[in-house]
Amino acid sequence: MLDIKFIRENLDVVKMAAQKKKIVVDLDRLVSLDDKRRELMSSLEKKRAQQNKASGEIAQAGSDEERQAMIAQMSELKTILQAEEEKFKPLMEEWKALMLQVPQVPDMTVPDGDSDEDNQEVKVWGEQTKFDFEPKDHVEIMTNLGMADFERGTKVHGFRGYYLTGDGARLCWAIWNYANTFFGAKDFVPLLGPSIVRKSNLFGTGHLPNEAEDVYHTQDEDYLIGTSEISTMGYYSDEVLDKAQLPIKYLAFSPCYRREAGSHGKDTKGLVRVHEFFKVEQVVLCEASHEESVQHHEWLNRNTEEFIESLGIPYHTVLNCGGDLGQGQVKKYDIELWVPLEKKYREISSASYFHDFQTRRFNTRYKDEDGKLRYAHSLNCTAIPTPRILVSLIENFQQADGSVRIPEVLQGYMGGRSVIEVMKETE
RNA sequence: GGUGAGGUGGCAGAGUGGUCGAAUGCGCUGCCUUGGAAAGGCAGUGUACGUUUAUGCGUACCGUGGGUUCGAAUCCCGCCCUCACCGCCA
Repeated sequence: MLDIKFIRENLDVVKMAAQKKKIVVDLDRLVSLDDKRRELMSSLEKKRAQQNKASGEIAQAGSDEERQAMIAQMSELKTILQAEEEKFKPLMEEWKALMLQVPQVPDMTVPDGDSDEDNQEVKVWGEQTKFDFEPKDHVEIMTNLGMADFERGTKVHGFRGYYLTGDGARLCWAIWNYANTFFGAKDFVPLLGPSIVRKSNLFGTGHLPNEAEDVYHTQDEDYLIGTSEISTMGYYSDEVLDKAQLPIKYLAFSPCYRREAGSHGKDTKGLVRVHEFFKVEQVVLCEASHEESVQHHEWLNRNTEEFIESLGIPYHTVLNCGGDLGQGQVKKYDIELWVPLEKKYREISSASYFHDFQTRRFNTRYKDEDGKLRYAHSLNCTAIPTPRILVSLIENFQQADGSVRIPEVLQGYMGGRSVIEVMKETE
């Protein structure tokens, strides 16, 4: 959500923003609606003022006749008022719907482009893994090692269903525990929140109204979160914080549900794209300053880079182009890990900042030194998604004999083992 | 799921049709008092939008959305939530 005043005063900027993000929204229509809104509102307010004034006079009227005369007069005004209110209602509905479509203005440094193909590589880390044997993909490796069961996953869940079994499950626990330690050392407060939430929270983060297709909801019209960003951002909705509390840094963990409605043909195999997964997420609320946002944004992204580096997986970082930005995002980095079998980098993390786009919708404010209320700034960045991370981890660390090397930092969480190999499971 | 009670300003808590944006107490801010503090005294203390800027003025907001009325915190209806007890349950 942008401030309507800002939109009016910077119409060209907002139009360019929409263009850059490939978002279609009729901003001229919005402004002309807003003209009408202002006009009608002022007219309504004048009439209400008149009504309020008369209301006091009626109460103190001397005689009954006087009173009746005034009531008759006000009755007329009421009819006019009601007619105007009837006009006002649909106008406001359209106005609000349009306001929800207006995109946040992207940062100057965001490159032009239509899709993720136009994202700009800003960093490369590690060597693209070379094998002196014929490498396998993660589906085959995991199945061979008893780490995953996709057939039964499909049997029980359906399309994109999976089980993690034995060492596959252990490896997930190891990653979660390691992430908890790693990010825990960076001054985050751990947060476990609801993954079933009210609809309003998805409007708050900007997932609604434009991504409705990709969201699950229940028969009670509650919604399943696609990221813990949603419930974490909802935490302080309609609240006023003390400036001294900022910045607030949460390390949230939750299951995530995505319908993947627009991607039926894509990534149909394995753990790349699933309906249900788990994610550790970094979320920050800071004061309303562009510089603070930028600083935290770089920091968040760097945290995840460091985490990936500690695992030893080759990656690159891209700066997302305009067309690959979400409606509310000012700027975004994606971290993509090397997937040897596909010979390309695959997204694993996304770091974005929003300025006050989300906090306006959530009505999350803080009191400044001068006593003024301001909307906080919000940011978020993936810490680690499971099981998607396993795709790269397993394919990069596979060995000629079909076993998988366990990154050193995870070994302590895997009973001190350094390799996953075929072994008899007792369960 | 059932029954009952209730949702008012930072908090507590009055207010059942007009002079109520809302008593009172607490808290908070400023001033007086003091060597300094406490106590005491005085004054002030919500948010958003519009208008005007030296102040100011107008509108809206008493969980939420409708309705009745010249006029609603107050009456009527729907919804949400909280609390208590019962039932069920990881």
